[in-house]
Amino acid sequence: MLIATWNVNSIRTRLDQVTTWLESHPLDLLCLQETKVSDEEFPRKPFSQLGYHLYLSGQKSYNGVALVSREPLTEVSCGFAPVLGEQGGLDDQKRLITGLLRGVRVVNLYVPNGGSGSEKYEYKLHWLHTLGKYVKSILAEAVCLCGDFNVAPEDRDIHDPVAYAGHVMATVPERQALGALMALGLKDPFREFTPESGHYTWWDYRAGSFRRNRGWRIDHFYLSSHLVPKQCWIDPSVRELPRPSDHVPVLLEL
Amino acid sequence: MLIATWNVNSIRTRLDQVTTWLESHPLDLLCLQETKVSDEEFPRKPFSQLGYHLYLSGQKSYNGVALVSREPLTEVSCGFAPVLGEQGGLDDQKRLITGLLRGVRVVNLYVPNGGSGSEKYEYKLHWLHTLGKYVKSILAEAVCLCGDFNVAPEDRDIHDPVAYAGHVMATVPERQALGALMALGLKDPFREFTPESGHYTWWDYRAGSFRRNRGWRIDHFYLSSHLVPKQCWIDPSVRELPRPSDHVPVLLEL
DNA sequence: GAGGTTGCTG
DNA sequence: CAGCAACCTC
Repeated sequence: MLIATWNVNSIRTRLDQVTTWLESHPLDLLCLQETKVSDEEFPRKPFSQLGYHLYLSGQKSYNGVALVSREPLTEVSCGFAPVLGEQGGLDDQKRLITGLLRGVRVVNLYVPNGGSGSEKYEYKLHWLHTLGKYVKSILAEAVCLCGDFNVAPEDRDIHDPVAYAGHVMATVPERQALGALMALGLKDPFREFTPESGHYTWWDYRAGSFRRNRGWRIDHFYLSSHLVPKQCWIDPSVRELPRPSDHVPVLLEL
Repeated sequence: MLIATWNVNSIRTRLDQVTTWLESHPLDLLCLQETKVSDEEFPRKPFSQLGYHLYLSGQKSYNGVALVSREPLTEVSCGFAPVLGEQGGLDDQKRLITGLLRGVRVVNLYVPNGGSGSEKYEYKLHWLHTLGKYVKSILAEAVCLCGDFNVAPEDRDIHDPVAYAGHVMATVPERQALGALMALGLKDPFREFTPESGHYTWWDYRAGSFRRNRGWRIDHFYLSSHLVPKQCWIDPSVRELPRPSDHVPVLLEL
């Protein structure tokens, strides 16, 4: 089974790139983040024409997640509320969608960025702690968590860990929140195959970051112990296309 | 001598199209309208690299005219004031630039559109009447008036004159104002060679107007009797490029 | 730097 | 439908 996660930074702007990429990659499931579109405005046709089913949790301008699945998914839900109950407006931003595929509970996330302002940073930490409770509640099932976590878990996940020590996406509290998830028994399949640094999933649009490989690994898979990864890799090629997303896809074979 | 007029609807957005077109057309002078950029922000390099001199009268966001000349121009001036004196703020909008090329006084215009609101319509008529005084004052010289006049002089200059009878760009007062110019002794060289309808220079971006050739001929040359046109034609080909201007160039050989 | 928004002009 | 501006987010 082949699953990918990709923050596309607007599905409407990236539509041709995503469908072209999907045609050349035989995915069972594609998890999208930052679709930036309401469900009514989502471009459904190009995906249904490729034989995919769509499950959407979008809003206009910001955030938005989607599941693009070859087979129909079951038990699809959005946000924390279906598992944890109402969380004081935390689901107002569309950042979580989940569905069951062949017994695997796939949870597709867009973690708040948390930059520019302590309010947003606190919101991110609160969101990550709520995610911890959410995952704990579903761990009886086989869980595949994936998406844009906006956290580089370790120094080897940043091109220049010294310069960016303590920077948002690399602070101790963020890494601890992610560590608390791992402590529930989740593993990072990418690091089971690729221990060295230099592999990233996001490069700032500014200052020629991609050309100089000044990236961050902030898009991840996390698997519960029921699941055994066969392969996990990043596809940086799409970052070279004209008008790319700032993120590239990560693929997982189960 | 080969002269062209082209409303490019933003020189920054159309820069590659304009320079590419200029490379394949051996113009002596290119008259641009709706450059939509201040003189400081105008992309000068691409034109100087092609061996052209630039004379600019721009502003940010709206309007803006430019002369792009193979040879240096002399006696360049902007607006009505240098000829008529201050006209009560009529030169605040950058719509007129003129220069002398081999004894020909070329006047490059962007006439107000005049749509959506009687105030704007009145402004357009006032502007056209002021232009009449301006032309009258310079008619001792050989005059080549050109640009976006935002007026279809006759019914044969509209794809559907019945449906658009009395529409802005085809009202009697606008046509009379243009007629008053002609009465000073100016002639339309395009109509000396091409009497039939179906030749347009502008198509609305909306409703597939170009595909259906639902256009208007609103970009013109007008020549004083000193000047004899060898040829005058429209080049609609650039309207088929991706992200085209809504106007196409008109060319005049003298 | 590159997405998105609203509001304006054409 | 396609420019612009100003503003927001990442």
